Amino acid sequence: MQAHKKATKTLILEVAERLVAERGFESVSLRDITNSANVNVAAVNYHFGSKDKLFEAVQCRYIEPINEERLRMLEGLTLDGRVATVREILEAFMRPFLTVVQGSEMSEKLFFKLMGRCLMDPQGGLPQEMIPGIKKVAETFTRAFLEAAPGLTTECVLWRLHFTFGVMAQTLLHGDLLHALTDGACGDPDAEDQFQEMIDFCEAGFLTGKGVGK
Amino acid sequence: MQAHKKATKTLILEVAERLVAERGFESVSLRDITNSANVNVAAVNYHFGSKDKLFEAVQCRYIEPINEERLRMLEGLTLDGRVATVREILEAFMRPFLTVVQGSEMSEKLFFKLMGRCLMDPQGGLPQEMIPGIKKVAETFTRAFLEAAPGLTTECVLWRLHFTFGVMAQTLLHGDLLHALTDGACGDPDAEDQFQEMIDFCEAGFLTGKGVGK
DNA sequence: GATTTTTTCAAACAAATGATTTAAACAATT
DNA sequence: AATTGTTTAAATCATTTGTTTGAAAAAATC
Repeated sequence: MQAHKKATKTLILEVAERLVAERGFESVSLRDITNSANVNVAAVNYHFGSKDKLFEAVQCRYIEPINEERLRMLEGLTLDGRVATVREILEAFMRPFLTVVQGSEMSEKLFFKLMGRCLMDPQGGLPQEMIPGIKKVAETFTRAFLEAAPGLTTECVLWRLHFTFGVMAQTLLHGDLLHALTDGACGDPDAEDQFQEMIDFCEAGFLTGKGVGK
Repeated sequence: MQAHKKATKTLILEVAERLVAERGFESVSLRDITNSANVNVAAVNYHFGSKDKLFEAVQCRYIEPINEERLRMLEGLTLDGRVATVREILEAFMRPFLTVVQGSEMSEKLFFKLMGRCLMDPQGGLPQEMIPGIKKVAETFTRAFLEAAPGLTTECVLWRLHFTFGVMAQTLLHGDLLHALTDGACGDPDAEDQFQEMIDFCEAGFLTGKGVGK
């Protein structure tokens, strides 16, 4: 492996990420990837074992660090037994997408699209490898929300977490749509602004009705 | 066309709807459909012209009536020059899914999944035929929201409509997930309850911050 | 009842798919 | 330099894909 030529394995992975972000898992073939990467078809099976395993790698590469960062942020909020606010928990749930994209070599737009695909299109069910992490996140955040909004039932929190998930997936996947559809009338806000808008929206949704004081 | 045997064309359409709802557009092949419908492969091209045209028909069949019903409901709210509330507009935006499914022969769960796919996976971009209707809905509802919440900027309304869209798509597509994931702990609420929860959530999101009085 | 039109069907088409094989090229180690 | 292990490459495999063909069957029309 020299400096001027990327290792074939990571080259394949990166091209696969880009194509999946642009077209979705089901629409990308092995040849799409290998042609675009100037690499032999057999290389995928050599380095990853199969197409499915390659796609599992694509799904895990960023989602797992994001889930870890989510738990880390949430833990930081409740260090000294303090009870986190709904807004802080939402922040811990969403910001890791921003944190992790900055550590990657992908453009924000492509990265978000890829993440949206992973959340909405999980190729043939989630990879087994990811399931424990996801369960951990779901449980931990549900508990945190219950403490932050003690007026809410578990069922209600689950539904609102579900809705929050929808807001997030839609924004990741189609965040560029508003700019395009409105011919630019709806500006091209940076990711940080988008996240604040999302958090505003979801926080209000979480704190409404059902005897929740504020 | 007899009573006991459905016309081949509508049979194909219905089977396609079911399979697409279950697996998504990209994962359904012509043979999946024709085998499941006990119909010859050539029948699809004979009746619909091509696979893409069949999928366009699947997308249009319910989405167009839903969009019409949306506009009808919204019009009903502002008949005598009255200004509709945010909640009423959200109701007009979402309820048509319930209205239209009841006029169809599909089960609610399958219908909602299919609608979710149409909203999130639009097969190769939206069918040209649908675009004017969609633009009309987007414009009309944006204007209505602006009147209902005069403190909000157009850009802000667009973002929140965008988020609402995400909540809706997620709930349509994965509304059964909570029941399954929580081993039934999170009950199996009827569609009406789910819609009320969605509307609660999105109404709060719409009415927050930015100088909106209530 | 004969004739036309519409619909069905089996068969085949070319193209694309994921996977595998076998040999060559390359790198690392001795 | 010879040997080892690793990586690449072209060719081929068996399936599956959407589509087309041409003849038989069914239905509609005269």
